[in-house]
Amino acid sequence: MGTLTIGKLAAKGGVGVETVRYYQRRGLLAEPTRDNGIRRYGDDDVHRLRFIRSAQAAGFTLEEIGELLSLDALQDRTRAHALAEARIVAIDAKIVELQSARASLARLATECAGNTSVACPIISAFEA
Amino acid sequence: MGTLTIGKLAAKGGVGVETVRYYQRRGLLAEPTRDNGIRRYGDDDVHRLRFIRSAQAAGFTLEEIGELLSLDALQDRTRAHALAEARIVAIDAKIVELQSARASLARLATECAGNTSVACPIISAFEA
DNA sequence: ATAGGTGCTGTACCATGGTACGGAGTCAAG
DNA sequence: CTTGACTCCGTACCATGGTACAGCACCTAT
Repeated sequence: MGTLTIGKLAAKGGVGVETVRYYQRRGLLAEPTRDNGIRRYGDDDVHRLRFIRSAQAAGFTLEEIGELLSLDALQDRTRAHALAEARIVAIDAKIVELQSARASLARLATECAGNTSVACPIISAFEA
Repeated sequence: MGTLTIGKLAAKGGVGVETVRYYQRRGLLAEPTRDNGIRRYGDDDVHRLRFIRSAQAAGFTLEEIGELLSLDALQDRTRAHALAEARIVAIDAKIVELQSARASLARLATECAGNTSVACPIISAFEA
C-alpha cells in the first residue's frame, strides 16, 4: 500500500495513465491496494514501472518483460542469465547494424550538402 | 521492363512476396510493367527494394522512406540532407541507449551466473 | 493431360503497444 | 458547496508493418 495515485505513478514512470492501466491488464504491474476504489501505489511500483521502461529500451517485448518479472520473483537465475545473454547478443547485432546505417547516412549527408556538382544518390546511399 | 517475377524479386530483397505487393500498395515500389498480367521487375527494382530494407534498418519508417524515394527523384539535396542528419542524431541516441542497456544486462548476467550467494536482482538490474 | 508451383486480385486478419472515449464517482481548494 | 482535476470501468479504436486467405489463371515438367 502506498500513497501515489495512478497519475502520480505514471508521471514518475514517464508514461501515461492509460499505459499503467494497460500494463496492469497485461499483468506486468500488480493490481494495487485500493483506497475507496482508488488505486494506491508505492515505491516498489515505481521501480517496477521504471524497470519495464528500461527493459523495453533494451529491446525486450512486454511478454518477455513479464517473464523477467516472474523470474525475479522465483529467483530463477539460470533462465534470467540465458535471457540476458540472448538479449546482449541481439543488442550487439543491432548496434553494429546501426553503426553501419549511420556511416551510410553520414556519407549521404556529405554528398547532399551544398550545391556541388556531385550527385546526391539517395537510393544508392546504403550500397556497400 | 525486367525479367524477374515477383517471387524472384522478393527473394533477392530478402522479403516475402506479400511484402513486395504491400510496398507497391504503399507506393514505395512502382507498379512494374506486366507480361501477360505478370509483373516483371528489373535490377532497379532490386536496388529500390534493398534500399527500403536498409533504410528501415536505419530506423526510417515506411512513410519517411517514401519521402526519401521521392526526394531521390527530385534531387532535393536540402531535404535529403536534413533527413539524414536527423536520423543520424536519432541513431546516435539509440546506440547510447543500447550500450547502456547492454551494460545493465551484462551486470545482470554476471550476477545471475552460477549459484553463488549473491542475489540475482532482475528488477533492479537497470538502476543507475 | 494433369499436378505443382507460381502468379493474379481483393479483402480480412494479425501482433505489438498503446490511446481514446463516455459516463460516472471522488477529492481538495476557494 | 461548488468547481475543476483526478479517478473509475469497459470497450473501442489507433498506427505500424506486414501476413493470410480464397478462388482463379497460367506454365512447365512428368
